[in-house]
Amino acid sequence: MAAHLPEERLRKLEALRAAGVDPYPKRFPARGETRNWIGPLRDGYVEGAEVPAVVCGRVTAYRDHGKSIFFDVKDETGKVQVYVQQDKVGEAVFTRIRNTFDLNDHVGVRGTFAKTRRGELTVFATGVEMLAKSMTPPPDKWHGLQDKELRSRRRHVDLNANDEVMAQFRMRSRIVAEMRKFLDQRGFVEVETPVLHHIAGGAAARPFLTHHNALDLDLSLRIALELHLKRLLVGGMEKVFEIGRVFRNEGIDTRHNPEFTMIELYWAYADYEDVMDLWEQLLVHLAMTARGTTKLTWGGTAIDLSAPFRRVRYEDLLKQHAGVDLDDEPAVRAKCAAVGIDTKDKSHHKAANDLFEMFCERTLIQPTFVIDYPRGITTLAKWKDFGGDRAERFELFVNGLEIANAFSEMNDPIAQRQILEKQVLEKDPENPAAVDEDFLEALEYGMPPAGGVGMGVDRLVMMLSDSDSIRDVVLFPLLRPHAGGADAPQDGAPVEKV
RNA sequence: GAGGGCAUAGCUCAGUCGGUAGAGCAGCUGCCUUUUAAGCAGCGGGUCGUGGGUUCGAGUCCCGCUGCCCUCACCA
Repeated sequence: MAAHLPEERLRKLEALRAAGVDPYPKRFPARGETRNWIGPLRDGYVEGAEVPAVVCGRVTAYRDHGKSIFFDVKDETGKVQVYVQQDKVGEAVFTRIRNTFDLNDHVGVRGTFAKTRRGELTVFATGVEMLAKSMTPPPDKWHGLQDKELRSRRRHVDLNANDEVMAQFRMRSRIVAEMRKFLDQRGFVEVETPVLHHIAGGAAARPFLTHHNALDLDLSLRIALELHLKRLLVGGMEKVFEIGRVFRNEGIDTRHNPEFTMIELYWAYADYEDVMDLWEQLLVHLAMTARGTTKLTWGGTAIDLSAPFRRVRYEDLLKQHAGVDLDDEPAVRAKCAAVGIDTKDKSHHKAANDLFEMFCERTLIQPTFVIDYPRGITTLAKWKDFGGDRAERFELFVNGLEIANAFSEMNDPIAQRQILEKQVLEKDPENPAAVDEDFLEALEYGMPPAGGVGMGVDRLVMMLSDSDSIRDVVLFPLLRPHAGGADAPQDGAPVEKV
């Protein structure tokens, strides 16, 4: 049971208990007593002052000087040195600290906050107590935790050992909070829609499958938020958004985690140009609040997020970088053949989009709205001109990466049904998947004209925090279980089919 | 899915031409009442990811497996 724990720590744990000290007491400081957070305490220091202080946190360094001990205590706001002198705390407490305290323990300290002779802000302790005994030593105090696999697997250690990791995830939290604030101020209502879907629609990714036992019902985890949110437009919510996790059963790399966070927003009686303006303002706001500037660096490339962003038509980019006319199908196919793209089973527009991905995306370094996508690769957007070959759609690219995707939403129920039914037939003619009848029925009831947008929050955070891997902005990215680890499959453990 | 790389003490890393395992930090013992990568003296700590193979001898060479990283593929 505890066989894997270091002997010295178990010994110290028992020593505390033998001395009548609970190594895991309930609260600190006592109810009614005020705790000082370390950051604010330091910031409030007045030169020459000696003030009472009560701090608690994790022991991150320990320097034993015989009849005195220095140790560092770190809470979420900062770190401070504690100085314990035997004649100030008494021999019993002093010896207990010496014999039973380790790096990583949580401790509580009461004392006087002042400076040492060397000028270090210090709590001169009058009392020190154990708040939670740690059974595990911290990683190397100088190098921290470097191993990338361990940093993802044991994020709790990473957060403690690497301050920049903590700052990174606090920034993520801030970005999402500012997103909510920005949209709330503009009258958008945040909602929560189901994660368990009968048919995973709204995107073309492979879903995760699961099962409801009591209803004996196969379900999918959602791959997008889109269809439920549009049903809310039908229901009369005119400005609505959701920030939520979606799940796609596909490959994992530096830009993809199987579960990731999307924001989708729908705005009745607006179109994709309104959404473009809104999103531009949102991104500027997020850059300013998260970084204090719109001039960023991402992967060594300078990115200027100041508005207005460049707006360019899809077909113009295709002409410029691939040298083909989007409407000239033979030319599109010939170009594909020339660069080794097999177009046998591909539609005209899918083939064109392969060219777009190959030649155009990489050129879109500064924030760029690519507008007016080919109809054939766009199923949920309105026609630019009814029945025509362009959709009212934009995607936002930064540094060659797709950040957001938006439409003037298709609200013609008959046209939408035709497009979806054709799509499922093309995907698997033998076994066409069902279309989402609940969604189509809602459209039939009447959806107002609307603009909508979806954005990957993780990629946004990558951009704003200069991260080159999604694993650096997701607290616990999916990893395989490793042998002997806590996350390894246990023999005989019940396995839920997911 | 394909190709390449990595895996040595709790952590960060050395390990030569194949010759029987090293350092720093962390830990333990002792000394030290203003140190701060504290210092000084001493001590303990390893299934070298895993399973085979070659060899008198493998951390080192070869093959399989596992995990991670990178590139590509997949990805409305």
